[in-house]
Amino acid sequence: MPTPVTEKNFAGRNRKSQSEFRKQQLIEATMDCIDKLGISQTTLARIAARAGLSQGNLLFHFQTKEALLEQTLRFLNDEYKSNWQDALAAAPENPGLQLRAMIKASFAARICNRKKISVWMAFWGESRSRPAYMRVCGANDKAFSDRLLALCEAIEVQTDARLSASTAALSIEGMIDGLWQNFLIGPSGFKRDQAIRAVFELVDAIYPGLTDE
Amino acid sequence: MPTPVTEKNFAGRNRKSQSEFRKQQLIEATMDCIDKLGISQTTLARIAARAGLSQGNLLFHFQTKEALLEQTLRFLNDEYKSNWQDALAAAPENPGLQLRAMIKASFAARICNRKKISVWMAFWGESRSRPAYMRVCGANDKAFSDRLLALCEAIEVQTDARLSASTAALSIEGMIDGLWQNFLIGPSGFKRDQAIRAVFELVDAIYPGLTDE
Amino acid sequence: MPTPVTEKNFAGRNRKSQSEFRKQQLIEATMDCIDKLGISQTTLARIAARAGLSQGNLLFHFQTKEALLEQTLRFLNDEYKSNWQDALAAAPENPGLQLRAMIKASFAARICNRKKISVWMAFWGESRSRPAYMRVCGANDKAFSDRLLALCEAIEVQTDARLSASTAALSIEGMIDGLWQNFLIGPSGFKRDQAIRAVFELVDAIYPGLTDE
Amino acid sequence: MPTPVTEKNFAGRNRKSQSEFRKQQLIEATMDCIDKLGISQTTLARIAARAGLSQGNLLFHFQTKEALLEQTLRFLNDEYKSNWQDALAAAPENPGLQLRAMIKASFAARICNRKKISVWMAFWGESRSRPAYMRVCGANDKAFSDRLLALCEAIEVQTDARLSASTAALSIEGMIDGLWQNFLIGPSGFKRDQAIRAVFELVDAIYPGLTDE
DNA sequence: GATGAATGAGCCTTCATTCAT
DNA sequence: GATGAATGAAGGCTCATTCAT
Repeated sequence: MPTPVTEKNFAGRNRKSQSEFRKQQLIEATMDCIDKLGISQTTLARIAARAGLSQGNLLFHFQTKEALLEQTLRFLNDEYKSNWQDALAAAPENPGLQLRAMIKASFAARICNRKKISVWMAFWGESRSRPAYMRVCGANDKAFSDRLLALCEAIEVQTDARLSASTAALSIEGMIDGLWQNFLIGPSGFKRDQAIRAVFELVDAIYPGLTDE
Repeated sequence: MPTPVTEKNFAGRNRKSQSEFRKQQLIEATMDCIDKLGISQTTLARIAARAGLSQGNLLFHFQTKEALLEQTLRFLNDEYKSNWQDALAAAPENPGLQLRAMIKASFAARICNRKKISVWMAFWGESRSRPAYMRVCGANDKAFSDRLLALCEAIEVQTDARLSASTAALSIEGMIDGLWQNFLIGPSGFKRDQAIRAVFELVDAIYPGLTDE
Repeated sequence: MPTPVTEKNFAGRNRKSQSEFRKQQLIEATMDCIDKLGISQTTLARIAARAGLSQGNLLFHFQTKEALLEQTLRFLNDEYKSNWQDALAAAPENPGLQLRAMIKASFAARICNRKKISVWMAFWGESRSRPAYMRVCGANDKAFSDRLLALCEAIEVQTDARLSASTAALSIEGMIDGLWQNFLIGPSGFKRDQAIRAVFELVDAIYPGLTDE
Repeated sequence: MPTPVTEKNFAGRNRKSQSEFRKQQLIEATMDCIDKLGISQTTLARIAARAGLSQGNLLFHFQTKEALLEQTLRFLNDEYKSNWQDALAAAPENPGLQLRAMIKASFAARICNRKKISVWMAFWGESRSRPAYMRVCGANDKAFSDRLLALCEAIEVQTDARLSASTAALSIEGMIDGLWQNFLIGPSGFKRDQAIRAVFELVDAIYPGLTDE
């Protein structure tokens, strides 16, 4: 009689996925609030209101406000990380192409948009005084930087480089970050491609022979 | 014996300057708090305690908390602005040297240190949701960017450039920002010179003939 | 056995009525405070203490202090209004008897007692500078005055009047108000009947033939 | 050598009168504030601002806020009292004429105007909870009522009265108060004469033969 | 799971009062 | 007499959290 078991399992999975769905929905609402109000004005009441459920229930899913914020940050982080890692995995084994893949991935619409950037900056702003945030943000950032550096080093030995690998990596990453910030201010639209082309231009200047490879 | 007059004048100046001194002292305390606690945990009570006077008196000098924060941001801004503008004024009329002066100034100990950077980032984090901050931060940033771009354009016509002026400016500014952020994490110490050298390296790569001029 | 349904309904009604009960209880506490301390000394802390619950909860039911005060005034107003309107509705269609019914109702124990009068006066005292109060107080007053005037006009055409309807109405209403004020000072007790008799005496003087009708 | 003495006296008188002038000016500012803001929003800061001097100096003249309010009320009271008493003193010894003089005086522009009435009501509103106010207001009121009653009694024995003296006095005083209140709401203008005529009409109705006397 | 009611700590702000100059 | 600076006690309000239903 497998039915009850299956049903139970199914019910169990269902419940679990329902709970996951709720959590995701609440994280989304949290990001909306942070985007529009800033972290200091983001209250449980407002998050609950935006998500359309009661404040009491909100704390049933996330035991504390801090937990909710941390999981929101963690979600952002995972999304960001898997974005460039997936791009790398999909790219050929060539360091130059991988570098370009990372750059291109950095401007993917899913992670590089007004709302997400706004939330990132809000967390960054608080990270200095909240070790838990710093840990997440920092680790993420470091993984990205390290990989960028490793690629630059790999490229350096293959081609004529006009910059040391470390400086090259710093300038590329800095430029990406700077362009991200511009997304908050300037008009939206087709800037994404433009941004990618600009960073590619820098890469070409640093590694003149890269494209010809 | 003009003593009474002088004394009177002095007293007059004293009154006013005393008030100014208090305000500066309070702005300093505010920055301390933001640095250590983040904006969301920075309360008037804590600022007053740090400055060593009553909360009531704090609001006698700054009518509202928001006003205090805004003036703190404005102070940071003025300091930052005058720093690079003074450096530019002191530099020769040569665009290349001026570009280097701006870069060097960006890492001056007075503005580029753990505390100040931490406060800047805290404000940036809130700026999305507080137009008043955005206005100050944005205007400041834009003046710097515009000047950098103008210098790159001036250099471009004089020497062989490996990058368009706009991309060059973006990468230089991005790299400066990226290095600033590093100040928050790594150990302090002699990184300042190192940072300047790294950006100079980028400039040299972009404008190969610049140094020989 | 419809018990569950009934119970559910009851529970439903219970929730809502419990909230209503709380609100009423809080309005009562507010009136107590205003009576004893005056509006300017009536604080949320004191109201909450008197009602026996926390200040936070007080503002959960009434979003703001002003809202609480306004609803208190509105309650007073509704009570006052329904008092004389019910009395009128219960009276025969005869203008003379209706006039007497209004007068009598004005001194009903439910609305004409030390506490309620004290609260009324407190609101009146603030009404000049708070348009919201003025609107409620004024509207109420006007409805009463208009009705009084209408009755005097109706009586005027039926009997010999020694005063124009408007003056009659003004003097009757003025006398009622004056007697109300006396309730704040003199000893309580049997003054209510005395007051009614005094106003009736005025009515008789103005409309000599009225009683004989 | 009378000069120094005189001068001293003069200086003394001057100082004193200057001080009196200041006090009067401050009382005036207080009434302005109460009129426009209500008692609960009337703060020393606002009074001082309106009077054009510093808050510190304000408390030099009146040691405490309560003292200032009480003296303001006392001023109002004295003005009111002397107004009807002077009118009585100027009137012939005839009770009927004296009654009319009192009524007429009640609507004198100096005491019966929007601002003054507004301030009176504000004090009345607070009087229940502030014995000091009650004492002043009550005493004043009582003197007026008593005199009115005495005149009614005097008239009663001279002429045919349609009302007992006490009821007559209550209705007359009530009508005056009611008309005062109307000054707060209705348009200003020539209502003063109209009000006097209306009360006279009531008097004529109560004491038919009075005018012919 | 879900909700509304309840709590208490803390926040920004106001304000009467004091005091040195 | 006059002023600005300073203080401390409330005051109204917000908010994360708890809890009974």
